[in-house]
Amino acid sequence: MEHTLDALKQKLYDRECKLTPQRKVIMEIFTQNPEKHLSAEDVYGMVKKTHPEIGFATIYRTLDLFAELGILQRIDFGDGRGRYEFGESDVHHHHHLICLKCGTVAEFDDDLLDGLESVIEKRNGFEVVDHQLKFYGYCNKCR
Amino acid sequence: MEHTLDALKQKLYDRECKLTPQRKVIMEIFTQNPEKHLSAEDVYGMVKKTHPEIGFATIYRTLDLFAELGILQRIDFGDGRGRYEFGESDVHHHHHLICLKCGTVAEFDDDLLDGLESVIEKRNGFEVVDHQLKFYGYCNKCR
DNA sequence: GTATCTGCAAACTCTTTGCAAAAAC
DNA sequence: GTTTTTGCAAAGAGTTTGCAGATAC
Repeated sequence: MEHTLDALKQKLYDRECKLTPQRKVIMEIFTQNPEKHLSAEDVYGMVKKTHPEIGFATIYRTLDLFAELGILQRIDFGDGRGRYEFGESDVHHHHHLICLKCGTVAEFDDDLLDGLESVIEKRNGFEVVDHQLKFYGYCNKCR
Repeated sequence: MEHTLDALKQKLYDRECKLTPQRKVIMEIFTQNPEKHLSAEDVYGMVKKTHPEIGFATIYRTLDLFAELGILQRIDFGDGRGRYEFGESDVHHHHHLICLKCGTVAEFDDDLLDGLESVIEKRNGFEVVDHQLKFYGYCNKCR
């Protein structure tokens, strides 16, 4: 499951959706910033440099669509705005280290929770589809 | 660290804050619903039964204050509204099982992550203060 | 008595929606 | 050509803020 324009095109085609320049540009933003967790406003600001006529509504609709297509994943850091990154939820899990002072978000890889999911299914009768793990604290610079 | 009116009174006193009827009522709401994850609107609805004159602003300000006092903990389930529960973040951790269909939130206890925190401190130079773990999926009734 | 707190309404932020014009296929 | 998509502006949800009057201590 690669994050390329071709993959996007295919997924759009499967859904009878169209590949518009706006969608292309937004896709490029994410391929060029694979490590970041971009809010709608972040994307808007970046897109506007090359496509000043683009509207906020398009950003929101596109992020929403990409999330449904499984290309992006919506994350919520509790700061009141949604953020998006490439969605590889079923491939490997990375979690987030959120600095309470400067707000930067680092990543942390771990497979530890995969075992936990089956425990939960048995113990609680809850079928786990996804999980999110966030650590709050102070990063290298701020501690 | 008990969740009693006396504890509240003491914490308010330490901060030179006053114990008003509104704050008392909101505290009672949480002691009477220790298992729930209440939004501002939830609290507003419950408070209004006995104190119809209370305003939304007071709810928000009180929840905010209680969170600062360490009495409540704000949680974000990604549904666009903040939720609150008693904060026992440094005592024991419970995590949340969020049903994608009916929206109910169940709890799940585990200490597994405590070991992980020290790994993160060493590996990433990140000082962990708190963590939140959420599992998304389908509950008993909805699966 | 004085500083804090409340209730109200207005403002603010993030996000969604309705609609006519524009563009992809 | 037809259906989807866009841009705009207006509406919507949740939350915050300013202020004058009320209240805890």
